[in-house]
Amino acid sequence: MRAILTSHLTVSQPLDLAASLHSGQAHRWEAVEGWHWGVISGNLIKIRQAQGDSPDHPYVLAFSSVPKVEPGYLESLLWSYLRLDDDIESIYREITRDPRVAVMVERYRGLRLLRIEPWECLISFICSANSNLPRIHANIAAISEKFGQPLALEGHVRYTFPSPERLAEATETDLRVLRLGFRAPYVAQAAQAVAERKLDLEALRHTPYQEAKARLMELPGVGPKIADCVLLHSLDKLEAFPIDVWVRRALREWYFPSADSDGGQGPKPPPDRAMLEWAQKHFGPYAGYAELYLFHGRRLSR
DNA sequence: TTCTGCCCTTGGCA
DNA sequence: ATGCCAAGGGCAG
Repeated sequence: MRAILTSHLTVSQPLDLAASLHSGQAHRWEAVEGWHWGVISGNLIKIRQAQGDSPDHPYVLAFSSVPKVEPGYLESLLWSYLRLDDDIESIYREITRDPRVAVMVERYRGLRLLRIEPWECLISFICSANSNLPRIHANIAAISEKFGQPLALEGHVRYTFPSPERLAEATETDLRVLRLGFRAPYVAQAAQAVAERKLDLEALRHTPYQEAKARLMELPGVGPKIADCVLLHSLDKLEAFPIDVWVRRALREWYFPSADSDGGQGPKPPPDRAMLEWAQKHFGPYAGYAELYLFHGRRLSR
């Protein structure tokens, strides 16, 4: 068997690989003995972060993968996936004008948004409705094992995420068997819409935020929160601001404290739609990055 | 038009 | 044990 060579990628900006991969954005990463194993765009990847050899290159990413690809392909894939093309210091300057976010950025510096494949991202977040991270991970693993293709590296076997066409063959019953529950018909219908080209996810990358969000919300099972997740984590809409239970709590407690802190006597907390508009204005064009830090900080502190 | 309450699957936890 | 809750959304009223 031909040995798989380990490649290296130097990084000259804040990066916490482990935190970013396991922050709940992606559902395919597994930490084993210091390495992170996952599948991106049909590539089984083993990766870890190490110290670099100079102040200009503080970090090095070491990785290997299957199948064999052209030289440089994995480097660009990882660069894009980890959003190393973002000017993170500039983004930090913008969002840390808010003191709460500044605390979180100081505490979790290097936590990055990921740029996930839109198709996989859409299905993952449809599966996230009223669920929890371990269960979502299990659902995505089950979908991949059932409908994807196996890849093997150093004895580790993982499965690619299936294409829309392949998943469109699945019936609601097929998916319920995988314990998707009431989300099963939503996943099946999303797969059909994408497979039949009724929805062009990649085109939404170049569509304005509001219009792209409206297009996503035409899918059953996709409301404002899940649409914002897909836009933020896969379609480069950094102004998207998904409001989930954790972020809702953070917003209500930190930014709208009079609401629901007095036994219901005071003014009711603003509805999500109003808080979303407020957040996008307050945090600015990188509101989604602020949301990532608020979510992360809130989730870890409880 | 917008808001509210309830339901939907599953499973972990107290 | 029995209820609550978990990266929500659909639906009726």
